[in-house]
Amino acid sequence: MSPLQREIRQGKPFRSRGQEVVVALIRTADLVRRVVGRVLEPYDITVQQYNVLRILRGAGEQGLPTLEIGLRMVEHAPGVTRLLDRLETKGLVRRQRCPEDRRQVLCWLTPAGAELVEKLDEPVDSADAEAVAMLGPEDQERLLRLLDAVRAGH
Amino acid sequence: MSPLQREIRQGKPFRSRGQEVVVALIRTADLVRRVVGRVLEPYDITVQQYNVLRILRGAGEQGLPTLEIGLRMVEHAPGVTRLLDRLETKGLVRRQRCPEDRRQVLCWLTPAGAELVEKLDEPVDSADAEAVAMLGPEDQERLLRLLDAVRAGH
DNA sequence: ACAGAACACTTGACATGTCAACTATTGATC
DNA sequence: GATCAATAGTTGACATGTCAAGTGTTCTGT
Repeated sequence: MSPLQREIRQGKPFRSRGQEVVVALIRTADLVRRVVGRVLEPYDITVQQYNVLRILRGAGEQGLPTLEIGLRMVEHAPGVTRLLDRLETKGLVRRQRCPEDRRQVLCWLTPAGAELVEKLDEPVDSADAEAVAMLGPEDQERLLRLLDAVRAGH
Repeated sequence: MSPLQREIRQGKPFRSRGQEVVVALIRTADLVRRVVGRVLEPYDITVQQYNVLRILRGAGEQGLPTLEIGLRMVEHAPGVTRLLDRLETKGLVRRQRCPEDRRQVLCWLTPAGAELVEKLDEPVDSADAEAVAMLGPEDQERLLRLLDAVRAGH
């Protein structure tokens, strides 16, 4: 019996290898997401919120329009709008309608947001490293290549 | 530049290999989840609801208590209760307080639920297979083992 | 047998993900 | 240069995920 089969207490074997891979992928990602999420808890931000902060740091001075943030997160516009609403309320993000194209809304980190994301670099790095530490460097490399291949096929 | 780095339009390289693996894992799982979810859309149930139906089919006649369903899904109790609420409303699941231990609530598929989950076997299998079809059988095996190892390390 | 801990949920509050519909701008065309 | 399509976002409705607190039930120890 496969480890995964035991995990989900299923008597029947998986109907196909593909099915088992898909279930393993989703369960593993959920697990890792929770591990990283726990690091952010004390700072009162969620994984998605941290993601936005990190993306905005990458954008720097010129800021980023709302939808561009969504693109980098594979997330739809409605979610991004509300994510930004909360970050703005917390004083971590600043928004302003773009003068050149008034349809767009540009977003930046506030100084507080920049400070927070800097402070989180080290703990998040550690959590990420720990989350996959049971794999050696070569296995991490292998896993990464396999995952890249799956995404490339879509 | 790594494929992932290009995907998320980040100029900076990842701060660590672990970070890149974690991001790849989460993004790949989200993608696969959406691919499978699209198959279920026409039947008006979500991936999580389908999951519950599949678990209940595995349980058969004797049914399953609510929390046991949650265990098999890695999900907390509150979510399971409400998931079951909706499935019951749709007439796919039946619930009844267990006479032996009145704290528990046992759950079964209704005939309609059983029929639906049977009908979904084939399309879901195909979607799962397609989702990882770009990997050959040996690579699927390799990916599966690496994911199992990550989960085992927690 | 009775008090208190442990258990199995349930409910409420809030963050997020998804879709559809709507608003405001901008661009494209005749 | 007025009209219509395309863009960029926002808003509403609903499914789900998380935590904390509340409700019955059962178990444990004395």
